[in-house]
Amino acid sequence: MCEKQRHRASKTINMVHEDGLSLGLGYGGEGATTTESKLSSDGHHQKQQDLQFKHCYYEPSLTLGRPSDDSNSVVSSFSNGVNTSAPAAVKRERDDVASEERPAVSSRVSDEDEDVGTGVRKKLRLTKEQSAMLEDSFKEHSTLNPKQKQALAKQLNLRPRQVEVWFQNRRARTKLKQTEMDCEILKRCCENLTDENRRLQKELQELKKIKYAPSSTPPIYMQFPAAATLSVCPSCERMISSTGGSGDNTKAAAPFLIAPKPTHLYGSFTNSPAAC
DNA sequence: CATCTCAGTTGTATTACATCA
DNA sequence: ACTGATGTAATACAACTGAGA
Repeated sequence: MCEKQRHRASKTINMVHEDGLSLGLGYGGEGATTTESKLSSDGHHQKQQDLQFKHCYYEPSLTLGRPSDDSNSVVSSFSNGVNTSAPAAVKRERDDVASEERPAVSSRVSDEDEDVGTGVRKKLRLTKEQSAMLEDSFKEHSTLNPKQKQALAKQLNLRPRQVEVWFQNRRARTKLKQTEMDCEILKRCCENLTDENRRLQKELQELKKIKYAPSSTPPIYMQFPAAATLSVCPSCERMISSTGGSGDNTKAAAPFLIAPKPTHLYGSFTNSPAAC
């Protein structure tokens, strides 16, 4: 959103790389979520394990402590044990199951019991590199076919589901941004139209004054240079020429006709402007 | 029926800011 | 007045859910 927040986000991502040995230990480090987020806990942990066995759940290698220098080797994935109904979980991992050979599930670390009993789901942050590559890919195509998804997931060392979710959220953000822009444009447009309307109303009042002014008060016409040759059409209230004789009221009233009435809005009127 | 996308929601991490000792 | 700890609101975002195509 704002620059400040963007800064915050980037700072957050940086922490993933810079936190070093402390990564993933305890609360507070983004690294914890990045390197250890897959360490779900408590009852959910068991649930997750069941899931993994059931679907040969893919768990790329993971070690506790200092992450590899290669940020892409830091697996930004975790298993969400909360709010995970079985059908959803099955669906969620469908693409993984369908197309990937999974290594044995054995990479859980020793302190996986860290939040046993808390039921908290850990927050994942993609690494800067992963985000950048996803962004690049999104620029090329905002949706992915299964093959692309698989390839990207493999490349980024993420689960296909994560790639899928990232694209979903990314599309949503894009749409939201576009909507905000559209809204802003419409808002400005509305303001302009309101101003214009106000101005035209004022002008109309002035013209009505002219029309209904007694003929014995010629000075009022002097306020409008072309007024002496103009009159107001009673049906459409447009200015028409009384002397030019051309019949082209638009041209004749040009000095006063700032914004021609949209004919489509008046189409149902018996006295259309064209009738003048 | 399986799969995908989307809109809406949830939960966590992070930051800025205010308050207090 | 300055400083560090603490609480809180706001925000970003990954992940989930359910509906509809």
